[in-house]
Amino acid sequence: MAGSRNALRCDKLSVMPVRYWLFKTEPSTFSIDHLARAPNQTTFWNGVRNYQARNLLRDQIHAGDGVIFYHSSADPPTVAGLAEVTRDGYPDATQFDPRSEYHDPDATPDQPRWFMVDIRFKEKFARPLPLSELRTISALADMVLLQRGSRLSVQPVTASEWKAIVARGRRA
DNA sequence: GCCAACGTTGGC
DNA sequence: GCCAACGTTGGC
Repeated sequence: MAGSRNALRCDKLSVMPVRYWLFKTEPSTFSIDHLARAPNQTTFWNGVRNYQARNLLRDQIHAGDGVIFYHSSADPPTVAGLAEVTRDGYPDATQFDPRSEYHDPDATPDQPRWFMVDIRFKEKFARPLPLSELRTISALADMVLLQRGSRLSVQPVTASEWKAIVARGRRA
């Protein structure tokens, strides 16, 4: 394949570079162990109700991309492991369900407002990486997660940030 | 439980 | 379009 080895052919004319993302989840609701035990170790990532994150899910995040699986509101908050996107963005069905906590009365199947992707479990880190340790890694100084007041639940991650986190997480 | 930071809502 | 009020996030 032409281009970098970190690339997927996505159609006849273009090669889509693999990109990296960080997905936040509260482990008491859905942890990396839940993902590892899910059918096909795969789940849809529903319930994101923030426009910036929605735009990423709908437009930017593609099958083959890498996902850093982050446990927020945990004690301590950690990067728990890695996953991979297995399906491009598609409408989050819960927006149409009046009984769902994620229901959006203004969304219609013709005009969906909220999107989700599918992800599959890749690995659980030998040692979960605490947020406090991430803050000590100079390669991560500009990481979105570490910026003041950063709340985005789906965030872009650079290739160098990905590399630094994977290297540290695999180290016992 | 506290609270800073952020996103959304709605009156004007 | 402004912006105050409110609700939520998420680390500590």
